[in-house]
Amino acid sequence: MTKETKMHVYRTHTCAELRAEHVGETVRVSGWVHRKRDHGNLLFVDLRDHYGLTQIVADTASPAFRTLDRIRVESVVTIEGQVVGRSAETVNDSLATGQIEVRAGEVTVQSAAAELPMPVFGDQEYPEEIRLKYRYLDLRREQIHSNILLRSAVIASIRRRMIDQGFTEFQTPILTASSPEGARDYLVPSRVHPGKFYALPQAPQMFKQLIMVAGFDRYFQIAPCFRDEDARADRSPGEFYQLDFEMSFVTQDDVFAAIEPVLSGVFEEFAGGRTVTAAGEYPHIAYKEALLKYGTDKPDLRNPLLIHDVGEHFTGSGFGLFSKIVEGGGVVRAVPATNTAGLSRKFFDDMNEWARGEGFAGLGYATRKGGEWGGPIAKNHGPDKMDLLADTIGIGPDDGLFFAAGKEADAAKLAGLARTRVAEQLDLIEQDAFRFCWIVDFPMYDYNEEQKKIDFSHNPFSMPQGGMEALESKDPLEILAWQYDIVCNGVELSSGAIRNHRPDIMYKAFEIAGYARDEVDRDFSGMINAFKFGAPPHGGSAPGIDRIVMLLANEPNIREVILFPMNQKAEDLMMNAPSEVMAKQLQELHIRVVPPS
RNA sequence: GCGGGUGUAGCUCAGUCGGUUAGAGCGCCGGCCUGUCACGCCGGAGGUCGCGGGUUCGAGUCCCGUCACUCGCGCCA
Repeated sequence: MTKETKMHVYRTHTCAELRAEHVGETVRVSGWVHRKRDHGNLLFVDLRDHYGLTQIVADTASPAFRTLDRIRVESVVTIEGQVVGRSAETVNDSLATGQIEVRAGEVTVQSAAAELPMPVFGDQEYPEEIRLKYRYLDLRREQIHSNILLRSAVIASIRRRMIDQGFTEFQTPILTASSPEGARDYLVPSRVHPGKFYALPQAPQMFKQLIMVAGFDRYFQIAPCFRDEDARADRSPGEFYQLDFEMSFVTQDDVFAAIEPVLSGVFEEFAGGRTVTAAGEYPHIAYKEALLKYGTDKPDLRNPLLIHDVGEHFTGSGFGLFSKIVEGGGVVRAVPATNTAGLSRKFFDDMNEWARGEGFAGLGYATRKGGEWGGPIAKNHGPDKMDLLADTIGIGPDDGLFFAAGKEADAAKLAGLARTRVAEQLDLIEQDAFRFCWIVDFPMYDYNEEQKKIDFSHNPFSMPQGGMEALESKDPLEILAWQYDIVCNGVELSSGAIRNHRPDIMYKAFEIAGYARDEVDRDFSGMINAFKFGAPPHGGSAPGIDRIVMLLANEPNIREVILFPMNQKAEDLMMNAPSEVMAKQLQELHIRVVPPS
């Protein structure tokens, strides 16, 4: 029996498989025409499939020559031919299959490509609108193809690690009830219940807590979540995925101890040599401290600069602007500008200009060279007091300072942005590292200025620190929650909490935020009822999968790690969603469209 | 909803102070080429300078409006 009769109709080898040891074999390979190099009477084709590239060569003696000569790139072909070794001068070391090439015999065109709306070969950028419309072409490109594979590998690794930690994966409903809290829901009309709607879950929050009530102890899910909110570079509109998990009979530290090995493990596995914070070594930073030292609750710990509160230095100072702000209840925050003695005044002025562009009143500064102060703030405040300030916060004789002054929230925010910008400009951000931390001790409540009332600051289902006693005795704005965020390199990966599993504490917590008992019973009946029949203390979190992959792939935009993302306006340009539907469908759903006026 | 940036060939971009027929690279079409691997060489097609209005003898360029894309704010318990 000849080899040909047994040969697979499409391929005997992938485009990444052939090596010098295959020389002399007759093979069949299939794939896309990646690139053609046409020498007139000699033609090279790079044939590409999921696995790699193989060079095909054909001359006028080959029956494949005319076909390959005419066909456009990205056409799909099957080529039968002989593996031949390349001469020493023509070996391509940058190709896994570069030792050989396939001398084309027969060629079969499986699918001829039309002229492309965009190139697959090369790394030229092209408009997102076209990339999304022709996503299947875009996904053939090397970078995004490997991003998607990375995503898949990351998810597989997460699953394995979670299961190894004793977690069990469950699926929760996609059609569920609308919740009055949180983001806007995606609604799905009910055919059998006119005027009633399902909602897609913003997160499986209540379900996972009910899974704990049901006694399953450790749950996780690679969970699709749906929120009808506007997009950001790191926030896909519509839908995203979370590693949703929940654990029973745990404290906050138990949750940290369970998830840190998973996160650090996954990051170490895919970091490609980049440094990763080790499990067990994640710094815990209190929310208040984060706002002071980093000017944000999402600090990037790769940035070595720390913000200092220096308001007290300016009470009764010669610098009237700052002393007035401090005496009026505001704050002054200082951002060191390390080793800037050699920089021109322009560097400082540009920063001030930038701050104004961001909508702030301005960013003050003091320059310092060999201990000598410069700039208007230093002049008014006086060198002795400036020296004292510098000694207190511990900066060197060639370190300048930026000042953000005003109401605490504004000054903290500006100082935080300035901290990032100064570090970027001075190239101080640690490269090739993933620095994790926990932000802990979030306030349970904050004051809603618009509605002039006390509101939940984050998750209403978090257990207040101190429990019922704290709710009954403390100023609500002083109460902390068992609530925590995981932050990596300034990216918020997730928030989580030890949940409030006690109906009495929950009623009280809602009462402080202005919700009556019957409102709680109505809006959260599923959960509050369940808690009346024996609920274990429990807690969890839900790191964002898309953002984890973004960090690992070093991509600034979330659409680079999603197979078929929607655009910023929540449209699927490839499938034309959302779209109008037939009148009959609307009738069945008892829906009438009222056009916007 | 609001603010910044961008908008010139299929794609990436250049286009000076407002001045003749708006250019380059890639891609496409045609021709030449037997060792390329971003192959090379020659030729060609391809433009409502996002759209509308204005200023001007004259607008890709200046002004106003508008649209699209994008980044951010609001929003995202």
